Amino acid sequence: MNYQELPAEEIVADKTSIPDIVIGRLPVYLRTLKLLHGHGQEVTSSQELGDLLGISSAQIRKDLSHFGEFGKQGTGYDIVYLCRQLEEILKVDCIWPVVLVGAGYLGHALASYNGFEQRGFRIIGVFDNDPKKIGEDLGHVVVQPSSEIAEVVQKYSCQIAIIAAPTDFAQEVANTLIAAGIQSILCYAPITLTVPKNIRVEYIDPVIHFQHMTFYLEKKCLEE
Amino acid sequence: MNYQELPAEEIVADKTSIPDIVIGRLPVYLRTLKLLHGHGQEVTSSQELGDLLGISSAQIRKDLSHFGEFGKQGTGYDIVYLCRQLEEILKVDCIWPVVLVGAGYLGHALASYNGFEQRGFRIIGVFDNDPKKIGEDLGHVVVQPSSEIAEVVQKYSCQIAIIAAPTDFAQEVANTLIAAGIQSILCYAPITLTVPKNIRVEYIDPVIHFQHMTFYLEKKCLEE
DNA sequence: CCTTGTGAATATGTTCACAGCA
DNA sequence: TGCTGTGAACATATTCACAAGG
Repeated sequence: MNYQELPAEEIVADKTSIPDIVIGRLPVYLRTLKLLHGHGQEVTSSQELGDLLGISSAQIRKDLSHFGEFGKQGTGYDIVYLCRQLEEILKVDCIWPVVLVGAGYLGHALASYNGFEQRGFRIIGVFDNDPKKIGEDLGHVVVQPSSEIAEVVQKYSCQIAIIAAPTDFAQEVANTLIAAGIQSILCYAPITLTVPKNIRVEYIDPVIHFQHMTFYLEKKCLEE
Repeated sequence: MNYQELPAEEIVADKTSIPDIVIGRLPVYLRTLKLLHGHGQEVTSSQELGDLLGISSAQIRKDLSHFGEFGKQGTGYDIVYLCRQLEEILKVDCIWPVVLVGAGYLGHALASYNGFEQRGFRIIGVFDNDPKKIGEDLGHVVVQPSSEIAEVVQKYSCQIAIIAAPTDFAQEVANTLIAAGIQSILCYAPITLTVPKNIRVEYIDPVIHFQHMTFYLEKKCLEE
């Protein structure tokens, strides 16, 4: 079998040939490009972007080169055009439905945040098991019992979930979400979830960041 | 000059010789070990830990080998002992003071979270510029005006700050914090801060995670 | 047996440096 | 000239595979 015989899609770099770490940087590029656009700037360069992000210009050019040629030699990148391309690559040129499990303080903060929509996401359901929280109005959505997760996930073909439930319930919630059809989970509980290998989980735990920082700091603790 | 002449500290692997990515994994190991300890387990192996975390046992052993020999051949690791060692390495065998800037929904969620202390951190000051928020009682602390940041930071020799302020103010808040003596910042605003190179900044932005996830998902967006 | 700790081998990621083009 | 896109060189990270010890 030679390459000539393969269908075009097989020749072109496929998803798995692009390093995940590269994909992880694209949203940061996009966020920064939108900021520049908001300042009225129309063109940028890999050098300028790199300086803003504290990374090398070569890395930015190399990262983008996995997907195409988006710049102009001597000029740089048209910001609006590059934003569009990145949004298309990341598939965020539309609004993705997201469900949120946990209506505590954190759940409230997430449900009330109005910066999701302009970046491609909308929380379309909030769930909790505490009877006191069910029915509570969070502005755009009302807290529903967890028993309704599957119905909502299926109704909206929702693939993304946020877990903002207490640590002790996080694994159980994850199981429920996965059974309902969720493919990707953003977990705020400080625990590593056990999931099938086709499910992607990412984690947000501020303490992990703090404990990373303290390694490099001079130890100056509180007196007890 | 030969190694015999150097003081002991100079011979031992210094901070900069240990990859940052290794340091970043230690808090995850610590978190998981504490979980096992909470379940009453006394001993674990690199194999078990790796299975729980979805990484290879070799990586865990290699990571730990940068700091010493903590295990027993044939047996594995004593959980309590390894926790202690990791806490010492990360310097979280004590309580670090942290200041929080921004008393919106997110600031409230962070200030109310009671999982910090057992992992080495305490929020000792919350600041905001909104007169309506100043004086508000968040349980352990009262919201103060941002003008008092420097005083509190210096009083507690605080080196760590959280920015939970609106994006438009985040850079300004960072400048204030750094001027006050803060060394490390955890930034929840969706923006890359410009800081002197001796200041460490880490970021938490859920949308970055979502946009990373969507690359791998089948596009199924909401109808508008 | 079982499991650690570790050199060597492999794999992955980043930077260099420059041809090529506006 | 100024900047991109990219192979080649380099640097970093992970895994392998095994000696050694309980």
